[in-house]
Amino acid sequence: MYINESEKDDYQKFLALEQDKQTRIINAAMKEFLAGYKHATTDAIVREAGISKGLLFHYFGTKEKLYDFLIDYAVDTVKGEYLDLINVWQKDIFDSIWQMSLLKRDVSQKFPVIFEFLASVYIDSKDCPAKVHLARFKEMQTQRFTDIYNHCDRSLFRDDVDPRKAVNIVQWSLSGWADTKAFVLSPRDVGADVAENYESYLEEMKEYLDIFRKCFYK
Amino acid sequence: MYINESEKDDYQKFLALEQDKQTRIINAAMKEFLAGYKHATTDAIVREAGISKGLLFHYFGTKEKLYDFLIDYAVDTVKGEYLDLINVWQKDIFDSIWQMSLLKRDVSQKFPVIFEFLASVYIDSKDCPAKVHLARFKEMQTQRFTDIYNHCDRSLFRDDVDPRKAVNIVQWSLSGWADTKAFVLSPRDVGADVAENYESYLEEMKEYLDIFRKCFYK
DNA sequence: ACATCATTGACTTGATAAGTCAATAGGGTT
DNA sequence: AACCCTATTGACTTATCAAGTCAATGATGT
Repeated sequence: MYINESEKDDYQKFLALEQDKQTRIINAAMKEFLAGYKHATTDAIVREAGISKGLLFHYFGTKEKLYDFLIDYAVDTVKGEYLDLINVWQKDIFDSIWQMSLLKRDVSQKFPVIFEFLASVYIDSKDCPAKVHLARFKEMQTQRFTDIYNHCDRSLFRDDVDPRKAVNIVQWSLSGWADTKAFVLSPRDVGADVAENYESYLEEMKEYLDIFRKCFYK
Repeated sequence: MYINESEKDDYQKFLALEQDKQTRIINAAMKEFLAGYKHATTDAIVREAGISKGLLFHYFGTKEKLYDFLIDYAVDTVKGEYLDLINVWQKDIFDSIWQMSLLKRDVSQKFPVIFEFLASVYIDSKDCPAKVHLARFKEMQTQRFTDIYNHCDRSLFRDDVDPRKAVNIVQWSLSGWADTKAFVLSPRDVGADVAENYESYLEEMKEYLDIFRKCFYK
């Protein structure tokens, strides 16, 4: 009898699974929940993840608990593998942005829709305990951006350009560019040319950053 | 007996309605179909539009026909009031982009989610006759961009910046910026001060375009 | 008072989707 | 082989949901 199991321990069974299966389930669930809690169906999740329905409920009990777990998991992951690793003390803000892009790409490699998932949770009307964490996490995220902006050397910018706007442009461009590349890289890419694609990917990204430095700096 | 009524004539009853009611129904339906054909419910549409369920089916027969009608309507509207009005012969590409934004604003004023709706249709797996029109329309849209790029004076750009990359940056930035604004404007739109918001929206956009001209041109 | 058309919303009916559970598969131990 | 124990299955139940209907009501003109 395990009557004293805490909520968190409920997921130990799941977390003890082999990494690959775990990730498959998490990614399938995140993808499906993108449409919002209500519209997502557990049938679609198990189909996508390649497991039986019974197993999903064996691990998570209810759809609601699964959603709750997912939010916590995504917050922890993005915090631990992205936000916490950002170095906010760099002088050249383009170095910071470059570093953030690399980190983001690393996280997205494992969880392709994790950032979109968190955004969708933020909009979704469904309430659940994990949403409190999400709110604190969002604060932390904007704080990071503020820190980077405050600590960087804004005197490097041309005097006739608002650095805040310039930074926005850079961030929008990089995410817009990443979206177009997402088609090429993300799905089931296996083989030697991944690394090759990867290099050209970084190369092109660097070219864009060069333009930004050339145009926005003195 | 009206056995010889053509498909299109089925909608004459609807198109004879007072403009305001028509628009309310169209906007409600577009908004709901954003989530995809399957996920949208006619109950939500009639609730949002403030009409009875019977009436919706009186005008459109089935959910499928409504969707089909909507796509055609949206394509025709965006084509007639946006694509066809773009002047592709301007020298300064930033003038073209500015003009496109103005046109887009005018269309969005009447149909707040029409562009998002068309994008969602493009992704949606649902097949229907109107999708053929949509495909041709998409081609036309990208053709417009190509035309603008080919006809503009690329010699205005700094020599050390690839105009193609610069244009990409501008487009990514504008859509990234529109996304952040959509978040602020959209949740429960159709408010009275949409027009007012839109003016400050354009004002800010002008500032960004100024930056682009300053930084990317000689 | 009557005819005609617009509009309603409770109702029907089939589909859908969360959650269950008895049955099976697999893998280790004796 | 016989056993145990856990992982896993997927057909099934049941309540809710959502497309489409229709008899009734309202509105308008004659």
